[in-house]
Amino acid sequence: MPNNQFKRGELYSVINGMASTAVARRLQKNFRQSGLEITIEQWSVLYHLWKEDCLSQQELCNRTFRDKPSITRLIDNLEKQKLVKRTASKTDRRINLVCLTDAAKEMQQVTIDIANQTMNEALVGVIKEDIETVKKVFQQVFDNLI
Amino acid sequence: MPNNQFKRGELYSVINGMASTAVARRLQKNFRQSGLEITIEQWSVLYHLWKEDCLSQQELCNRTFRDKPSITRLIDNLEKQKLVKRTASKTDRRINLVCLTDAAKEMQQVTIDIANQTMNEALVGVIKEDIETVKKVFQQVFDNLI
DNA sequence: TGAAATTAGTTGCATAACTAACTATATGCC
DNA sequence: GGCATATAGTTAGTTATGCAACTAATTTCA
Repeated sequence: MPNNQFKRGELYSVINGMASTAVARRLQKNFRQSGLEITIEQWSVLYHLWKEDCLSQQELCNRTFRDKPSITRLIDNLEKQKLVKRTASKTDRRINLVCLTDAAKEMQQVTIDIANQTMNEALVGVIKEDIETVKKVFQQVFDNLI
Repeated sequence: MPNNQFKRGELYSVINGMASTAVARRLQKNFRQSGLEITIEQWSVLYHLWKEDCLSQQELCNRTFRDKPSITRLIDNLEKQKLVKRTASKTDRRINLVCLTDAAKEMQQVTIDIANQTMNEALVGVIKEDIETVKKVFQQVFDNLI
């Protein structure tokens, strides 16, 4: 078998993130077509703030799986777009609490609808059981590497 | 149910590419620890050239799922590092054939060993059957969105 | 109490992504 | 042949990522 060293090859698509990239691109496209001027990365930050507002930047790092500089700059851009506001914590002066503006709160429902619709497009022909398996495997991979 | 609009929430980790990001980071770290000075993006280009050398940039776009500017710059950097060389096609003067240097050929085995080892680390505790399911779902998602 | 270690956040640098606009070559078709 | 169209690749601008080094505030503990 001449290509023995590539026997795992199909799995490198996981490394390249081809499936998640495809989903992300489609979501970005769907946002754009609805006239929403946010990136998927910004959206993923807003997503966690909609679940729980006024998180510290560190907490956003943990929840979005990004490092601190990435969050610093995402928050910079979100602040420029008036979607969030940094507020100094009263109990710990090192901490910035990142809070949603009214404009961001208004975006919640429509963007989540678009995200759900995008996931539906992505998952056509995929049975629920297999989705559960993917979630399980992802969690295991995540736990193995973190 | 107050959080109804988030019912699909767990799946947004697919959009965020958390699992593939974790694998990619680990692979990058393993490369670095072996003294290999390449990025995973560069590696993914080399990977396709090891399978078939002297591909056009457009073909590399298709196989690595990147757009043309991304490939232009990846090839720029790989050329600076003397790992590939652009060669004009003799039959179509628009086309650059991207060919491996000897230095790149020598990197094949060790980097693929590291990638396989990284996948093994990532997949500890995951059964073969579930891996097949993930591959199947990814392929379906990909086909749905491309 | 006060020095050392930890934690939160920022900045600088290199690489990479997407979009849009561009050049150059090739192909199709009248 | 020659114009319209398509294809291959590059460039410019904005956003994002990872790492390392940095400041400022807090906690630990001798």
